[in-house]
Amino acid sequence: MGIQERKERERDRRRQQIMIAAKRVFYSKGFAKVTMEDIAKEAELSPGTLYLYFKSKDELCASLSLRILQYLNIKLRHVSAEKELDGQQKLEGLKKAIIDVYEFDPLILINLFRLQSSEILKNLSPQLFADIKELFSSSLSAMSDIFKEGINNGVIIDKKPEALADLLWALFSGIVLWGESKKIMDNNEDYLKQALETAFEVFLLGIKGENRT
Amino acid sequence: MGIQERKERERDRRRQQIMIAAKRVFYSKGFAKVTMEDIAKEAELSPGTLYLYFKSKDELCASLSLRILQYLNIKLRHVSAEKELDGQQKLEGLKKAIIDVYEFDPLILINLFRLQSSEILKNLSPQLFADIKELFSSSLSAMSDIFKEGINNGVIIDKKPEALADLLWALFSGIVLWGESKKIMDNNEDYLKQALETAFEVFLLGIKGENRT
Amino acid sequence: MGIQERKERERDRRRQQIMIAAKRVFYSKGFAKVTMEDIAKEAELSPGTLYLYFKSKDELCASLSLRILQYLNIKLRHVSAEKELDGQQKLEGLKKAIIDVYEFDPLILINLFRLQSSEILKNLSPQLFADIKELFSSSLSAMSDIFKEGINNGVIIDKKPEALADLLWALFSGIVLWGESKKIMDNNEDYLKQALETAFEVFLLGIKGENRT
Amino acid sequence: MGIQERKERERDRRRQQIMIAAKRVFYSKGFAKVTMEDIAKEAELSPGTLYLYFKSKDELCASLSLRILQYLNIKLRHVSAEKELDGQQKLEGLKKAIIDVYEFDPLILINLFRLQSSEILKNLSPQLFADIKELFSSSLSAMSDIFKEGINNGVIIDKKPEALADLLWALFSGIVLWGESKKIMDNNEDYLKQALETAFEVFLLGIKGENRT
DNA sequence: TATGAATGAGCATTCATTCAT
DNA sequence: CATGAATGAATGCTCATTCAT
Repeated sequence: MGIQERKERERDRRRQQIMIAAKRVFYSKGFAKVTMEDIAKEAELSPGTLYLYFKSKDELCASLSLRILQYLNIKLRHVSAEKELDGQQKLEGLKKAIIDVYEFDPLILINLFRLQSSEILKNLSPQLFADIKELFSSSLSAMSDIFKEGINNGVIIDKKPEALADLLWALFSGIVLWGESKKIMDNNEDYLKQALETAFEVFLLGIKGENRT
Repeated sequence: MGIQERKERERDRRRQQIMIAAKRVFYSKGFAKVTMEDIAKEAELSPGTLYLYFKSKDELCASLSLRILQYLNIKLRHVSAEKELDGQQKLEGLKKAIIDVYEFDPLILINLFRLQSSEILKNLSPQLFADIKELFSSSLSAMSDIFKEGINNGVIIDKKPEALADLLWALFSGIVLWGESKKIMDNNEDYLKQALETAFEVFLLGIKGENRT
Repeated sequence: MGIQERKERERDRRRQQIMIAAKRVFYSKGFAKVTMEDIAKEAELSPGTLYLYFKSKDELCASLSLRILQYLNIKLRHVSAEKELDGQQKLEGLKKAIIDVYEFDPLILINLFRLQSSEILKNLSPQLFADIKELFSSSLSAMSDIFKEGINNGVIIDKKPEALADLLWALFSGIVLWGESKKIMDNNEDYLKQALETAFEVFLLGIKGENRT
Repeated sequence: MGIQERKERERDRRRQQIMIAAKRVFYSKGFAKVTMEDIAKEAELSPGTLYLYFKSKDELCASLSLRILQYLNIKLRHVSAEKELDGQQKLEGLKKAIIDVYEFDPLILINLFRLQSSEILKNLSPQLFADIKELFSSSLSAMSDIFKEGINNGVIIDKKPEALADLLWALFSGIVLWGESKKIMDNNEDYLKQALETAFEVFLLGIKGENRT
């Protein structure tokens, strides 16, 4: 391992540390109220140091989203690439992957859903913006592939697979955000798990055309 | 009409004026960057006056959401109450109502979707919070009623109608927010209309069980 | 006096107050180290209030320069317009005007000399920049007029009067700034008065051509 | 050459390198915005290293001025010591020396002029402060000597030669700084060369008393 | 009721300087 | 000597909110 590479690795480790600290603070204070100083304190660093690793507060926050997108992407690519699974099983795998991602880090996922439709996105550094876009694109395309296979097998209806992927992602984000509402408005913490199940079930029924079992 | 009532009416008129001004500013500057002074200027009022009609900036913004929720609620109740329509037609009416609401005021709707899952909601005045909750509840229940009728008629699958209502709402918000992403990330302004169509189609297929046509 | 006008006057009074406070702080802490908070405290206002009257710190500081430029301009225009004086007397008046300006407020004058050649100038609001430019232009042109008259009378050498005006201004600023050096390097507080005298004397001799007395 | 001396020489070479890098950065970014990191990068050194050679940023900047002062001093001493020249010719030499210095490095000269009247000067290390003072003193005294000779020869008026030296220096700095103004305010890049000529001409006329040619 | 000047806590960001390696 | 990551104090500026008139 070259010295260059080691440094890069060390740098990445630091970035992770900071992001982990940031997450902790977000969990304890809520996204809106967190200051860079809070994060710095939690990370046992000085505010200035944060800026050695992230261009701005927005970039730091967006980087959290990037991480979960990476996780999502890996999961989806994995399902999509699995040779052993038939169409039906892949749809199951898709569902599992998505629920996995939610369980991996709900708060950050919510943050991602908020970020994806916000002005902030536009003002990120071109690099980070491109990375996020690429991961979205790649993840959606992994989903598309799964649907495409289903369509080819006649398991699911003959829709544009890209549209189905978009739809599933929208459904996922909608359920998760609406789950937040339920927590806030109805003090209902249990909504989400069941709702995701139902959502997938209906979604799958909806796309299965004649071939439902 | 008593003098009391007249005053109350006048007061409401003012509130409307302010909200309309606020909307204009939101459309021209984007939600994030609007200040109370911007709104005051647009409404040709002083900042202080805004606080005579709204407790805080958050309350003002939330009141915008309230308005669109009222609109949604009226539309849904109307569909639900329509005696002449059969189950299938009501589902159509439901779809139309929802698209109507989107077209009525997309930006405010997005704002509502953001608000519904945000910390802000908790910190509104109990009255406003209760109003919003009530309107959500009422709207969702109107949807439920439609689904219930469908279930009773055997048109749609035997799921809890409340769950289906939640699901539809989540789907709706997810699509709209993901549409925003498409605008930002792909410069795709046309996504939404088609996507809403597809979404409903799949949703309806999904809930129709054996009785699909 | 209309209500509009009264307000404008009140506003101006405030601006003056703030500038006066700023000057006091500059005198007590030196230009470099003054913060907006210092000025606010001295003016018994809050930092935010300062920004109601000045766009930025730079604009506040530049406004101080503007004031002394206005003073200079009035003095010079006055000398230039004085019908009773002959060429020789006007040159005397010019000298007096300039020394007057120095004595009116040395520190702010130094600030002006620093500002005039600094990057800051470029980044002021177009309005303020234009005002400063205009006052410089007007002042220099008043000097030019005096020299022109002298040239026409044959009192002084046939040089471009604009060049002579520039030269005098440069000489003035140079002497004042070098006077600051003397204070700092030689603890010599008395340099300036005598130096200005000598400077003018030599300058006048230099421009008088054959007609020296 | 002792080992001690060699080290000292090596050290000096480094300091030169850094100063040259600093100048480059100043030229490309403007004085105000340059950071120590900029300079370090340009010098291909680390920020820490800069502090091995210069006590502080201010000292580094002041050292640039020192360099140009040294250059000035050499030029002036040379003119002053030249046995072959008569009074008139030395005045010419003086003019040439000064223009030379300007052309050698305009930006750094401006920096010197700014430094000479600033608070920064006071806070330099006693050594550097003394060096700068000494060079000023020596340069001014070289000028004085030239004027003294002129006075003795009756070529120029019977003024204190020190006063004339101060005057010339002030004139020089004033012209250069006012030239900066012209650039900024009038986009006039050509002012300076002609202005320096005029300035010297008038100055020489002014000091030549009866003996003008 | 309406005003709008004043508030002042709050915050992201910078950068000269240090020090452990 | 050289490094460069880390520091953290410092500061300009914002803006929701208040309150005397």
